[in-house]
Amino acid sequence: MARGKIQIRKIENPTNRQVTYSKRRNGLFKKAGELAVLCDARVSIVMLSGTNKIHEFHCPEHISTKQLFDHYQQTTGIDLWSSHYEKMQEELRKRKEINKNLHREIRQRMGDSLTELDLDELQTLEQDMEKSLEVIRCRKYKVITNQIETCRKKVRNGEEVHRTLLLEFETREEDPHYGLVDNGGDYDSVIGFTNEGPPRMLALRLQPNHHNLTGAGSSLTTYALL
Amino acid sequence: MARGKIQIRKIENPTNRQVTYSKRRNGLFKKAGELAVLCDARVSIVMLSGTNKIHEFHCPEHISTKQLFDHYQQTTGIDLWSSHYEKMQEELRKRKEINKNLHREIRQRMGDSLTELDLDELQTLEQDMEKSLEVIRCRKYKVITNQIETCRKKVRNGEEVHRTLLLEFETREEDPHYGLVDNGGDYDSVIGFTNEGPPRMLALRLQPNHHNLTGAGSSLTTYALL
DNA sequence: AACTATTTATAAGA
DNA sequence: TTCTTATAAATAGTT
Repeated sequence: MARGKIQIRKIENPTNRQVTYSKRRNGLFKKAGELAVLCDARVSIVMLSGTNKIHEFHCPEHISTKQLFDHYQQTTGIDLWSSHYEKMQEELRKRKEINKNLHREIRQRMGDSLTELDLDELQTLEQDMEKSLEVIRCRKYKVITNQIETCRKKVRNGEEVHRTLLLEFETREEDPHYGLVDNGGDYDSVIGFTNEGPPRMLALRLQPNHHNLTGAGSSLTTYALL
Repeated sequence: MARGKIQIRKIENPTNRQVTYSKRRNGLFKKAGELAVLCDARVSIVMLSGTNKIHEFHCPEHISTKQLFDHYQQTTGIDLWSSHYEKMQEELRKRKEINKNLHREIRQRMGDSLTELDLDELQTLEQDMEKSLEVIRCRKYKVITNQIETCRKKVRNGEEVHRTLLLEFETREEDPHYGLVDNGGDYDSVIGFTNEGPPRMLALRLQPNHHNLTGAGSSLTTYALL
């Protein structure tokens, strides 16, 4: 059909044959698809190449296999499909129905498709939404309150730690055993705090800010909390 | 593909569709036959027309549908039933998943299952709901407005009818041809009103309130609109 | 079902 | 396998 007419007989050259098989298969499937769409028909093609490879075409896609089988059953009178299949189809149908309804409900709750509602239904919907909104606001408020409370706790814990540290180091300064220099500037503490709940004891590394390394005086030493 | 390009979509004209089905079916079968010969392949086509007629093509000939299925299943090792079944299960699974998500969204919009949302999500949801609620209120307001407008029209129509009646009967009282007593107290009028739109003429039965049956004087007679 | 102007498929080559 | 292109084949609209 192009560049020269060919005789319809087996192509002897295997490569050629393979190429033609591939090309014409595509063409055939395309035509079949068009036919199915244009004429509202179902088409199933099963091909077995010379090298025993199977190629299939079905349109509409996944119905045809069943159709083929149904046809087979009609011809042979053998029921291959159990009622299982029918049950499944029924369930699928129901699912789709539910799905559709849910979609509609959501749409309405989002303010779409309102024209299908009458005044009473609109009224009910509005009240519903108001109630829900109230609940959502309460929840939001609670979450915010919780977060604020958590923050406060953290702050309190921080202050607590700070106070304890100050206290401890003031005590040490008064006690000659705890010379600041002895420790090599490295201090470990077991006072800590966690993100939530009551403070628990944790290893806490303190990094001194060396304000007064020059003397053993009583000036304040601060520690950054890492 | 001739005398004009066509869109690949269902041909609405049934006659046309049938003709095209026939033509293209022949074309398809011819192509399939050529392919089978040229490439030493097996081709089976089963078609189901929109009118549920079955057309089959098999090359080489003498391959029945049963043989096709047997061969198909042997070659692919696929049980057509279970593959179909699995596809269906997959679809069902997806449906359920979508369903679940829709359910959750609705629940949240109804104020349930809020604990799974963080503050940002709550905030978004709240704003969403407020917007939707506004839309719903607008719609409700519009419906109410429409109903009020309709009521007003009805009232106006009623008043119009009333005035017209009064006018007419005052005219008749002045005209001796229309003695009130002559009519036996039963009056039919062709002046009426409808529920909406401009007043149209309708048969309207009037029941006189007998204020002044004793005399033929000029005092006012009222009529209840039934 | 036949006709035919066009569109589409494709054989051969790259 | 994919692209190109000259040509064969299919076919949409019409008769």
